[in-house]
Amino acid sequence: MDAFYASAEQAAKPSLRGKAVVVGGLGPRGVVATASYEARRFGVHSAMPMGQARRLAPNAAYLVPRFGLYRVISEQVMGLLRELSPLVEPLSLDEAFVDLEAGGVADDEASARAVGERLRSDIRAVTGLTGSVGLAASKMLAKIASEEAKPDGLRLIAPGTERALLGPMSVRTLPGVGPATGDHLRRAGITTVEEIAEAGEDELVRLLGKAHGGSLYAMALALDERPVVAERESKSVSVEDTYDVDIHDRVRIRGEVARLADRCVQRLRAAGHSGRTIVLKVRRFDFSTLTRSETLRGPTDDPGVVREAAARLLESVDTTGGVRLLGVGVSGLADYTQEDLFAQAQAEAEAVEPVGEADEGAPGQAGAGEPEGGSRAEEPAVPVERRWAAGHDVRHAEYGHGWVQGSGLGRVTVRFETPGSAPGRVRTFRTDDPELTPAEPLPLVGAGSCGEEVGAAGVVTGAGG
DNA sequence: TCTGGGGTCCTTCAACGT
DNA sequence: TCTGACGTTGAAGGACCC
Repeated sequence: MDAFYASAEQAAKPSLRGKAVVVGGLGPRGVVATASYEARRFGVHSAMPMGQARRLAPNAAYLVPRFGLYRVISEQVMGLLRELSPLVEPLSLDEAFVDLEAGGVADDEASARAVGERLRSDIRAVTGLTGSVGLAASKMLAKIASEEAKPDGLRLIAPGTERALLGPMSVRTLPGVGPATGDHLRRAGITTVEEIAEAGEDELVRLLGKAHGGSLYAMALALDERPVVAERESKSVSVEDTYDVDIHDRVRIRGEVARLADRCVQRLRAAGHSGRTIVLKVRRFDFSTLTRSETLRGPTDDPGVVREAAARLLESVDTTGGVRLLGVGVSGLADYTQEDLFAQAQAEAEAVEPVGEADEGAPGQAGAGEPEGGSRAEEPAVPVERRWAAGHDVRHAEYGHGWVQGSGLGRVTVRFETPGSAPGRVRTFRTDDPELTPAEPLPLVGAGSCGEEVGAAGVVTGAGG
């Protein structure tokens, strides 16, 4: 589902169909998560700083992501994929590999095509969005095929044609070749996939190391034996915040680290895990990033323990000059069980007092930080003053369902429309208008979304080999 | 003018045990 | 007791992906 977030927003908001839509962080340090195709025409693309996007496309609609909505759509699509095969490997909310052979639904070119086309129409019917399908004999090739299929298409790479297809492509086409590796290869005179194959494995390993060089060489020969793996175990859990303004105050930094540690533990517990290694991440004013980690005797999911470890790690970091980002993570994950929890609680109770004191910390977030309404939607965070995030759904007692077009200076502008309605009218209210309340997103379908340019896809299907 | 958040994997180096 | 070889683990950083 390419341009997934933007497409979902266009489907939800009739007035945005056919218009440039940019979804991402709206704070001063936000970046673009997804740009609609209309916005891409202005040169806006993902990972671009929001300020730059606004200069390129000043009239685009700028919206904050709504992961809750995207998750619902994603689940619908993944459900369709699981009807095809038990082997479905989600890569993200909007992309997955499917092993069609394991599902027994396709065994040759014609049947694979038929399955792909039916899938695309099912996605359209169920979600109202379009998806693209790439069909090939390996994950790498299926992914490349799906990129070529976008938007709203299907592409099959026939067995035997792979090398000829890949040869002239840029090395950047291959998975694992980003800006750094691309540069590295270019300096060695290698810019196409064919040139990787010609250089030979030894040369690649010399340039990039054993693992990277070896796998890249294989990919250049169109060899990719990686299986489609359903159910990947996660290996770490982390949270991080970038602050609108660098933080200098050491006390505030300690408070933020404690808060992040608590949030991280909440996630850890929600995932049913505990972990052994605590990692502190600090990005300084000059964008240099450093990490400090500490491995405990055994796994924990105790907020006090994680908070204290993170605080210890912070003591070894010089933050004069200011920090722009702080993060806390836990790796070395283990499943926790009820017994572990009890054992831990008991051990603590016996282990005397010391934990308590730190608890006082950080009720105040004294400064400028607090990016964009803590949007992450997990727990209803601390009750902040009423904030109307751009793009979020609202309900007005008199005018019904709508979404926030913008807010500021005590006013909030709302457009009243629903996925199935015609483009709606705009009205402005005071931000504390009691008639106005936040609302849940409405389902997109039932909304006969006709030819809007929605995102396409990356439903990538590998027919394992 | 800048550069998010949540992950994964790899490399290098140091410490430690056998 | 000292030394070297080797494997494992931990710490830190970098690249990459969506």
